[in-house]
Amino acid sequence: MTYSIGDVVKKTGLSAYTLRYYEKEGLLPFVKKNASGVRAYSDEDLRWLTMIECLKDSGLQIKEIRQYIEWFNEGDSTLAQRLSLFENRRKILEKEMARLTVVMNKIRYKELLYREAVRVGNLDIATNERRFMQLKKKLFESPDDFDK
Amino acid sequence: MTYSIGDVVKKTGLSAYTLRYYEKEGLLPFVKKNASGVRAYSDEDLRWLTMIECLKDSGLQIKEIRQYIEWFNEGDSTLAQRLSLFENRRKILEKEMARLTVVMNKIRYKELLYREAVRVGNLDIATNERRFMQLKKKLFESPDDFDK
DNA sequence: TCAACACCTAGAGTCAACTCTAGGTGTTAT
DNA sequence: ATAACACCTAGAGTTGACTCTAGGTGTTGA
Repeated sequence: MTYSIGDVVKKTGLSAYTLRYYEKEGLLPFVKKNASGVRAYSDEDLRWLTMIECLKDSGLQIKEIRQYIEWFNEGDSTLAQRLSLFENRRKILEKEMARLTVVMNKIRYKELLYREAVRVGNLDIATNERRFMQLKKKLFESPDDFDK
Repeated sequence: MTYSIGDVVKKTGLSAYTLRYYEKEGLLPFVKKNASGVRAYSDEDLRWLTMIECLKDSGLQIKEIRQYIEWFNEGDSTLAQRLSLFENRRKILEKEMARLTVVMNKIRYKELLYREAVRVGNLDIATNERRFMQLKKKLFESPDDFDK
């Protein structure tokens, strides 16, 4: 079973431009072409696209994904490199989630503050309400940095 | 108390290029310049930079940050727009954290799998071990999509 | 047979967010 | 008074990841 580029566009949601671009960048080294140069994607190629999507979602750049694919093709001699890629990624994702948690707190504070400001029709009044001053103190080391 | 651009570079970690770029893009509409054109940043400007950093961290583009600053300068008539910006951001951050949680699962699975593969010296053996097949089934709807 | 259609390549264009260059001004230490 | 230094502007260049254009090929239904 093989698929035309149009089929793969429908299956993946990627554009045909993007699929050709990925190939040019070495992300799909196995895609076959028929006698007249038309691509015929295999199920294996589709699985690679799923993996590429995951690696992209985890924040890898295209050249890093290409590196991973090259390692994969070199076989078991590159297991250690691939393990260390996933370890690093996991650590980076942990940091990213911690970062987002901090940002989320700040944005939630702003949302609450502005909800109150809309209610009373004035930002300064809301900002100076005791409960918002306490909330700010609780959430931030240096609360004055957060009044813009 | 005012600060030269060099002082602000040290305080914020942003480059002087970036600070001038932000100003050109309308993110720092209040920075004063002395008679010979040299920037003198105020504490107020530094607080804006803190806010800009937060908005950038939350994923806003520079033109969206400029919009926010413009709304701020228009005063209480734009409270509703600003509230809705923060609401949207909070929702986007929630989605982003959910997305990262899913990605994290996949990457952690890969890390475990490769740790085992390194231990036994062969990827296929690790992949076919009962405990990894079960783990894969538990983690993913379509486990075969995840063998690359 | 001929128009519509899906596909092809090479290479140019776009966008965001910087980052740097060239050429100049103003201030300060020796 | 001159060299070093920090600063200035306008505008060009960079990077990553696409996205599109121009010009062409191959297949298929009326």
